[in-house]
Amino acid sequence: MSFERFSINRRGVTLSPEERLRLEIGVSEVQSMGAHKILIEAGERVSVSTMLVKGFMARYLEDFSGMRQLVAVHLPGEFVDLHAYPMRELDHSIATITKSEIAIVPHDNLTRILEGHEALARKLWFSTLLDAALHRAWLFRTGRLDAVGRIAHLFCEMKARLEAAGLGNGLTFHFPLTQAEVAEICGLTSVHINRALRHLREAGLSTFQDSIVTIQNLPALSKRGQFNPRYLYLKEVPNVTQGM
Amino acid sequence: MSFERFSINRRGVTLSPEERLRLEIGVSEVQSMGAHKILIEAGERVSVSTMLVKGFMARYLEDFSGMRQLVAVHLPGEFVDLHAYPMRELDHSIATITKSEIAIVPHDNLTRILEGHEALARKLWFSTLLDAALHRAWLFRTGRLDAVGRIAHLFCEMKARLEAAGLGNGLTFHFPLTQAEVAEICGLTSVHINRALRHLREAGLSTFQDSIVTIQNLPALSKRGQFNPRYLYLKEVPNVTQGM
DNA sequence: CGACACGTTGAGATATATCAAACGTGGTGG
DNA sequence: CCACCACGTTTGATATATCTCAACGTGTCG
Repeated sequence: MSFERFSINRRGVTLSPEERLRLEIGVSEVQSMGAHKILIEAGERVSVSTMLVKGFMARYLEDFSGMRQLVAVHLPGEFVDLHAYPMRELDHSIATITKSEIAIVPHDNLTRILEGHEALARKLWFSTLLDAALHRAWLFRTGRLDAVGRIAHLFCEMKARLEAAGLGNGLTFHFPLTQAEVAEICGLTSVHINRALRHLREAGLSTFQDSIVTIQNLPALSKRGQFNPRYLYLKEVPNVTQGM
Repeated sequence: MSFERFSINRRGVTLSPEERLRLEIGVSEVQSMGAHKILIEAGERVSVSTMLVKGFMARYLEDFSGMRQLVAVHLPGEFVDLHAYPMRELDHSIATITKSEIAIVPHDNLTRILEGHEALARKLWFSTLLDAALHRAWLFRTGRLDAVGRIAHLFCEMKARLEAAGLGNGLTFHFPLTQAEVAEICGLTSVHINRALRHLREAGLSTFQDSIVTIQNLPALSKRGQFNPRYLYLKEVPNVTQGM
């Protein structure tokens, strides 16, 4: 049940029903968490990993004054910190964004599950590498795009990922972050995010109101954010800026 | 010989001599490359991975106009694209910075080498996760630091990594990047990098001349770049801003 | 009703980009 | 040997993007 969504729905990498079952038996318990609760603090030693069943979670680094830079946002069906299994200790913190439900997978169970199952192990490896690919795209976003472009890029990514996770809803999707949290993703202030959002709205590209993103002009948004979905390793390519 | 440097010299993760030997036999050939040569273009399907033996290499994403955002810089002794093994296809490009020497490891060999050697496989997994941790630190750098801070952070990272790789030289190290390439790391223009370097120089924190970085005041530089070496997963903690 | 979290707007300060020019240096061909 | 070029660095002037601070609006919830 908790792993029904987890499938690494990606190019060349799909879990077989047996493999999903095998992971399923690694779950020790399912927990609920309120919104904005910290699950793991940077530097903590951990012996379990977390599958996100319901809700949104984020991973982040803090500067000396406690300001956060988000480095990942996770949707239902994603392993939030599978990398903690080989790493044992995390360089960043993890918190919920919304009320969430998580499935706990102790590392001892993982070791048992993966013994002699190289193919499954390699798929889990792949899934942590997807996170790294996301990090790279985020680096591109903050390094090479202006404020409007960063938001456009983020919205395109979220649309594509939600769709790939089977949570898609066409050109409208639930995105339960505050503007301040979007700012923590984009490396900008919330005030500036607000203005950039207005720009996107007035340009007719997309809106973001009441936790709902509406994409009005996907090709234009995709172009504005220089969005190339390659890094998502999707089976079918979603957006439109292909040949550019 | 080509793997004598490769050791994942990190907390909790060290290769045994047998494991290093095992990797060694996976090498099919060693090649030389000139400076500024492209090894792999984004989107390419690959069937080998690359160990950097000598020189500096970089991984990068390109925007629609061909401007680069570097997402990683690699030193001798590092696996540049081990992640290509599970991913098969890369979302970014790879190029040399300086003249380099690389050892080629075909993925078929890796599969053979790792069969039944879960511990070694897990160590290789770890080494790709280290790259992801680096990505996160770079996200923090471009997302939360100003120009001077980004350079300070970069210099601190390079000092620590070179030291960990046994290439350290106290407070001075060879850093064969142009200011334009530092700009491609930091998400800034080369002109602005130049001015920020002058700032660091005039503040007595560090200099960067003739491809040589000299750190004059490590605690201050570390603080200016809000550098916390945790993400490097070093055995001993190098820099000074610990308690901050 | 008041407190609070979030979104919005304005004015002014600051950081960074852009464009253009000049400078040094090492290499190269005449 | 010199003239010249390619490349990277440095500087100046100006434009633009983003931040900061402060105020106000709006809805929610106790």
